[in-house]
Amino acid sequence: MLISCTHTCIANIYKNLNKKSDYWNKKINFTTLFKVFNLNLRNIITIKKIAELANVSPGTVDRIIHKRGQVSQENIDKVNAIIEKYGFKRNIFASNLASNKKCKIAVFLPKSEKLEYWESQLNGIEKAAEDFGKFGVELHYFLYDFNTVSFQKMCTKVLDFECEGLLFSPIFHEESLLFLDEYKKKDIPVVMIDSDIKDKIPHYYIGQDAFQSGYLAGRLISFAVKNDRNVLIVKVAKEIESTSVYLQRIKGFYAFFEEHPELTNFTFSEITIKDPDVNQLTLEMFQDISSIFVPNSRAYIVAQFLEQHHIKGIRIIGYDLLKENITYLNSGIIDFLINQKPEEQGYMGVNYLYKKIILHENLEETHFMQLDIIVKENYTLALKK
Amino acid sequence: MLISCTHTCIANIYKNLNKKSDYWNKKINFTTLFKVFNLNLRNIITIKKIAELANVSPGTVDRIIHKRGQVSQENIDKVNAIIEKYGFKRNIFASNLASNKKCKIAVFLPKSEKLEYWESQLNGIEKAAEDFGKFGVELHYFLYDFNTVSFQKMCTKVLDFECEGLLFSPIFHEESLLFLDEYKKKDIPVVMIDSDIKDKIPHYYIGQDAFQSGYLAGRLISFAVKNDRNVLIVKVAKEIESTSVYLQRIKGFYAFFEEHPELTNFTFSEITIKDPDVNQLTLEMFQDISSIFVPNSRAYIVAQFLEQHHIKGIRIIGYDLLKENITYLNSGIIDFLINQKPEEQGYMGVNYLYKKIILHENLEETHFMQLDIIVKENYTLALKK
DNA sequence: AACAAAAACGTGTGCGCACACGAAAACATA
DNA sequence: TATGTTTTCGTGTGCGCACACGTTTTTGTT
Repeated sequence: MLISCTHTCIANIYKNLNKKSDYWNKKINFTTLFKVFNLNLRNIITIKKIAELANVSPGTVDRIIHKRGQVSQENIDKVNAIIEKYGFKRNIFASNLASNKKCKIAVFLPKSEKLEYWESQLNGIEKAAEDFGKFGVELHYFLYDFNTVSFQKMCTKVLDFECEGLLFSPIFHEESLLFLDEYKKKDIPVVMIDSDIKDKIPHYYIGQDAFQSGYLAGRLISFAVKNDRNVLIVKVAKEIESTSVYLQRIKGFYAFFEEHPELTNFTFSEITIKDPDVNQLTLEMFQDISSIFVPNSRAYIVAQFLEQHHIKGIRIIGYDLLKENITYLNSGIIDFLINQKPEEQGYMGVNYLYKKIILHENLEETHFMQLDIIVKENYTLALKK
Repeated sequence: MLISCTHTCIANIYKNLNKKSDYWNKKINFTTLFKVFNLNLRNIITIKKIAELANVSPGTVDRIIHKRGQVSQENIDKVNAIIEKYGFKRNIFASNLASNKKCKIAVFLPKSEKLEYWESQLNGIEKAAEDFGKFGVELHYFLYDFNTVSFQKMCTKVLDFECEGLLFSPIFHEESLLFLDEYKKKDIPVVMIDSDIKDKIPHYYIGQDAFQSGYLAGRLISFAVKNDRNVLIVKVAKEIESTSVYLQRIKGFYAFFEEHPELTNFTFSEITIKDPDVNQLTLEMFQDISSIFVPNSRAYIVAQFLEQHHIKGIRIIGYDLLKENITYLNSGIIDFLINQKPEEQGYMGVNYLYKKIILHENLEETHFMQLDIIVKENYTLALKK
């Protein structure tokens, strides 16, 4: 058995000896001794020790661990075997102290002004910056106006910026493809949040399962509805981001009812309005309607209309905890909101990069956020998180 | 302005100089220079630097920072002023490397066998142990059988054990009071999860808001119910843990309907069964009942009964994602489950202690878990977390 | 065989802090 | 004044690792 012990360990042993002298009088082996004093054996093997065991210098071990080359295959195998055998894990405190590596992260997202959803994302990101700042994480923001021109301008800036990781959301699909093609060359960790582009570049994804969230909305409608079962889907189509996420939600919504034929008598109708403006709505749209599904964050517009015209008893299900949505949730006009947990998405995005860059952890490639059902009675606690 | 720069910083500057030589040619001040090269100024002041500025030795600064005494008041004030002015934050990598401090945590909880809820808690704890092990966090388990005798026996073991933090759940109220009285003397951070005992000992609490969760259940019942509005509350009273959490939930449940007089025609009845056994139930209990609230994790018993007797159309709302509950959720017999997020509670408990002990962070004293509404369509994603 | 070039390897230094130890200064007592 | 005691302070060492630099060994070429 390999014995290695820091001076602190020894100090501990002596400190404890007074109290546990009976252990000391018995002849015991080292394993037992360590257990008695709660000294752990893992993690205690160091690079220096490995070097000794392999009959090489610490520098060689270092080169192998960091795959810097300039080592003979023979030594590589020998050292790796020892690392494997003793389960060497580098001491992250020492590692980061020595390397003194800053972890610069480029945050490439839309500006949050006027966009509550992205404001939440950035709140989470800012929170993470605070939490991980002490580990050397530094955020550098590249925020663009919500249009393709501004996005493209910012692309070059991001490409020029040297950093260790990228936090990105491929909102503009075509433009993002071009950007990623270029960014690929950098070969640094990339995390996508909110929406995803697969197979273009190795990356991590953190966001929702859009289809499943629509499917869930179907379930909630089936709860909320009483006897009349005319469901209206209100599409507010202007939003650029709507495309894929939006369609997936609607798909999921219909899928629910297709897969539950026992829920009979449901009828569906759709209306589309171009602007997120209450004046686009008319009374006749809501004739005989018992419940409404709004597959993006604009449920408040429908709620506003219903309130203005004193229409009651229609259930509304929407997305996202915008202030206006919350207002109508509180007044009982909106019944359910499905939360995408944007703060958590942002936080986790930074957290992922921190874990990858600083801690060298292996991570799941995709992290779907939990589908969060929000009603009036649990939204404050939902926000606090 | 204070200029302090590690050799790595200088290396960076030189590296960047080639690319940004135009900046160099302009006469600029240091602040701008640092911004250009993305060097941050915070965190750059070290103990050595402070010592220089205060005309004392690093050892003196160290004594002041750690409040070890043996320093004149004059120097204390001088150094503190400098620390304040330059916003010194200790480098946690260096700090932990040097102190080599282990963070031993006593986990004092009921055994998880046969208790799915506590199994989840321990899963979260185990996950945290993995995540924070590399930071020196070490868990030592003190798990007792779910009875007061076993609990009390374990108390002395926990009291004897030397560690840096305690994770605890005051399930047995009276016995816990005695235990805490003793433990107080240790003066180390304590985190309580699941349930809380206030004002006995300084500590952190992580758990649910029981009253609010009952209140939420009221809202969900109001959704789930159609025209018939006879609500049955099924109390399965055997469980010891039931006491306060359990009563709070029922209180919250009734409070919801009291505060919503517009929800008319609701009638309530209660039954109590002693054992969590389906045979305790009879058909007549469910006469004219349209929905059922089970204020603990035993909703599956009611579901089982209804299934056995082919009773359909009764809504059930319960707590906790036990396997049996999930089964009935999937088959559509249970409609809603409120999740206490036990994994997350356990994880956060360890996380809190880590943050306190290793990172010296200031933490919120109470963390209420989000009230998590689970239906068939979002439970898998809820578990994944 | 002589030499250059490339590959393989070892040594040493410092990251910023915690803490032990001993030295110096201040104070107290005879 | 001499000596002991307490308070205050400075120096030095090492935590484990990353990385620069220089040295040795191997390979290739004439």
